[in-house]
Amino acid sequence: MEYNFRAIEKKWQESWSSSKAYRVSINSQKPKCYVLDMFPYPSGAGLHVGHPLGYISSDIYARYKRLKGFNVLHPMGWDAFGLPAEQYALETGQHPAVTTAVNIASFRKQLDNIGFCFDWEREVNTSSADYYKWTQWLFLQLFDSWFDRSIQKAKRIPELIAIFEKEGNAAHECPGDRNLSFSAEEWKGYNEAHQREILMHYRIAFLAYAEVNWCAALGTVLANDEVVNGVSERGGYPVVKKKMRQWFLRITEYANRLLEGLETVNYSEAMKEMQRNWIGKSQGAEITFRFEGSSQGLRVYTTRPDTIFGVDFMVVAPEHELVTSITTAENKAAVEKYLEYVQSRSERERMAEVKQITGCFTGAYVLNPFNGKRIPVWISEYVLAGYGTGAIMAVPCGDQRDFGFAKHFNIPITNIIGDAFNGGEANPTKDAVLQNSDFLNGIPMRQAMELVADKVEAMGIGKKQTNFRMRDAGFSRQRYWGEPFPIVYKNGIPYPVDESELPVELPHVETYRPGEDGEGPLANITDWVNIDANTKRETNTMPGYAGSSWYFLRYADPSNREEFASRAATDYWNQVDVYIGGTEHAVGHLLYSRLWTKVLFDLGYIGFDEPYKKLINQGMIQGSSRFVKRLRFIHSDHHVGADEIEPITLPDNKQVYISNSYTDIRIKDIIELIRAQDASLAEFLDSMQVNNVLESHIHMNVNFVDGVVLDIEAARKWKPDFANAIFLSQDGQFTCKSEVEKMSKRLYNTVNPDVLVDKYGADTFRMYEMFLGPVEQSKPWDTKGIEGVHRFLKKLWRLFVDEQKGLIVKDGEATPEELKILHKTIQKIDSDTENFSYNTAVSQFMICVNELSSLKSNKRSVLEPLLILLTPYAPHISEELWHMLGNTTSILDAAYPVFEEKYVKENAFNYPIAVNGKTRTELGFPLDADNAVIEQTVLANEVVQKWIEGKPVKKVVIVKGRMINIVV
RNA sequence: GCGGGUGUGGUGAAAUUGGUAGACACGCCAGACUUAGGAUCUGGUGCUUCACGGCAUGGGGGUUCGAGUCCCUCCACCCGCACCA
Repeated sequence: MEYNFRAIEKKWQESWSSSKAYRVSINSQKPKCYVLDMFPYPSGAGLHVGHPLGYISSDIYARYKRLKGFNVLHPMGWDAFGLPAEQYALETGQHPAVTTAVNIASFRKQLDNIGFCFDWEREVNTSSADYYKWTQWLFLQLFDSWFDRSIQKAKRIPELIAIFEKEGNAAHECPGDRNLSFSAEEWKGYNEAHQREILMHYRIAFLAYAEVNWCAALGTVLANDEVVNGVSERGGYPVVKKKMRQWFLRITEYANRLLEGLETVNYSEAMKEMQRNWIGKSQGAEITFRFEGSSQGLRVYTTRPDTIFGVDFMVVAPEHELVTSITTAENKAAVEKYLEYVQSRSERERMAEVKQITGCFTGAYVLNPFNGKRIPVWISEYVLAGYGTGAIMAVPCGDQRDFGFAKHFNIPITNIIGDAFNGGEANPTKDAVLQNSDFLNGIPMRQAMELVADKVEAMGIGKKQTNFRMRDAGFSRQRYWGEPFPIVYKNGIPYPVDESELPVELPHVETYRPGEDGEGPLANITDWVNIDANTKRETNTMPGYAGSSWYFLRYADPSNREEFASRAATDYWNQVDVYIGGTEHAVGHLLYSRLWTKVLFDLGYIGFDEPYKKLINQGMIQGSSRFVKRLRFIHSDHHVGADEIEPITLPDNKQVYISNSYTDIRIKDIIELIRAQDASLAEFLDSMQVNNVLESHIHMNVNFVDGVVLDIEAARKWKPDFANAIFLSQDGQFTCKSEVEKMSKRLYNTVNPDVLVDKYGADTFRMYEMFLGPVEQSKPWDTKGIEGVHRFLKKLWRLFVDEQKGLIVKDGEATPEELKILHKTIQKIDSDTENFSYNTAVSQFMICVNELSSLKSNKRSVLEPLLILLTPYAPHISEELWHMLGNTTSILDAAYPVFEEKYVKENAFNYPIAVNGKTRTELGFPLDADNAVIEQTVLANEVVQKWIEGKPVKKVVIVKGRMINIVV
């Protein structure tokens, strides 16, 4: 009986499915463990071998935890709303729901092939009405909340209204408009529209105007990555910024908590750092400088208030609201010209060209509040309108950009740090002692920061201010394939749809074309939009990250029709213990789902405020591309190296490819090789007096290449270019060049897991993906190596089953040698699995099977525990052999073997003996041997004597159970 | 520029966390069985040297009896962010 993986895997997959082996519930006495994968967007391209890497890792962990006695939640679902489906709909007219369903079915089939232990009864699909009903409901909770800064917590809007009615907004600065101030009386005097407008400035989900990329030619709004160099990626049409009313999430209010929360979770340092950078917290002060001869002031933001006496000029963003009003008559023309220039530059250009210094003087001056010095006000594109106050105080001796600007425009530089400034470049130190700084002279800069900030506050010309780089999250998309907003406008005022009317279903449309003026396609369905004469629906839809921000909660209670998930279920399953996915979602998805979790926690819906306890980022599997070398022939009267060489077109447009194994082959020999296959072509080349060739490397589909050897017939069938081509092989083989690239359909280097599962089985495939290297690390795919893992499983099989004799497992007591191998393996597999070190675990399985094979060991007492260890990695073969051994219950719930030290304990050790750190020989000693005895024996040893060469022995280092070193 | 990470055979990678560098595989070489081998099994395989030996973990320096591992410094590559005040 041989290892028939196809039959075995099919049998057990069906058995597990019909016995509902992976169903879990919250009625369990076992401790829980929640193992989650980032759910996929079901694209039309299907899975390639890179995708399952994370899924296999989590599957192994989930199965391992189950064997260790945990109640394991391991679900899977679909992040099914998204642009590609809509794009496809635009092109083909097929409804996104239809194509999405087809894609999901094929993803599901591919996943099932690999034998994952997902509880499919918990499958979620963000595009189904059952699911997005709750996405909409959660949005309404965000809409009905505001962030109370005093306690750093979300609260309900009615509580805010009660406060306004009692005391106005004096104690609660408006996050949307900080200049807004009103008393209780004033509040009560406002009409409803005005009141709701004010509340909008407080809501966590709120409406505001923001710029979008509007492409008039396509009649649609584009995402940032659809805009390349200021024009649309498709078609290359011009794209302009256009202000539109859009939904936002006030994530900036949570900036501090998102930052602090990072201390409580187990993410990689790189990941935390990326999030910290994104949030971009900085501490400083806002200081107002009065304009000369005016009561008006210029508010700047600085992180270095200590450098206030080093300010030599001001720089204001070109878009700053004061620019036109402060510009003096004589500078007006220049400023206008500069503004025109800035307008002409795309955002990309402004970011790309860091070197070039541009700017323009406005003619205005402000006065330094401390010494009355006149400071010129400039505008320059290096100051961004969106950050801080859109204006900075420039300190050229301490900031390199300011320094460059001052030099470029010949602005005199004030030195406030003495010798620490060398005049040649700025010195951003915080540790110098201040000079030239009035009342700050002699004070270290670090101290002065606080001092100036305090003074500024006392003088009433500014305040300490913490800023964040992070912006509020845009939550509107002018698209069809997303969640509709549960919002209606009555006379232009937004109101939430009543909960009883949820879900607001995505209506069927005939066309996916955008609506007028950049509105989404929903705007075209007038009878859906217009509820009555004064009531209109919101026509935007939610972005891709809406559904994915909370899906991990829905898995806890996926079919609940009353709530997004019961509190009992979320309390039981609680936080995700291990979350596995790619780095590409490092900031976006992770920050948004952390935000939603915090809001839901504040509002009392769930009992924890961080969604993911531990995060593992799987590395990318890179493609290993294959190339065939194409030859094109050049006429004798062309010069090689000329700019444009026109290669000769061969009869029938024939192409010639040459094996990569030929190096330095002469043109004459090439023609002879061709003559052997196609005499007339060779004659043609002769007649054309060909004297040189151009080489180019063409991507070949990796599936037609075994290692580097091309299957020529497969290539011929694949593309017409190859069908009648001449392939010049060497020694019967045509070899390809290989190179590591991104795995992508376009590069013909994707490998479909289905093909490998069919050829080697799911168990082999699973183990091989893990064997490639550490989960977190990126590595190139190499199909060839899979055979080593397959051989291992066959070898394991032969420990149990003989081809002729059938089952050969014997009862009887295991030898100490066998037990030692087993327990070493238990120890290593247990700890490696717990630590996601799967590649070394697979090695240990191989070592174990190699050793048992050479011992010809096939005792049940050794093999049975080994099968249990193997179950998370190769569940099918383990279950099959487990049943062949006579077990009647599933191995999925077997008891995990327990490591026992006594079996692996050695009482002697073969010590490497080094002389001056270089290993020269080995000597065995009992572990409890006396150091003096060891020393004596070692020194007497012949080899050691030879290396000591009679020199005096200075020291003998003996490390028990490790090594011995003699110092001479 | 800033932040994070990685550099070890022909290839993917191990290394008990300061103790025999290259486990386990792929590939390659030799052999056995075989009508055949892209099946299976056995042995070999870092570089160098006829050999004794010498040299090897990106380069250089240091600490130590002992360094892939710790410290300093330089270099290369990957990822993220970026006129952020």
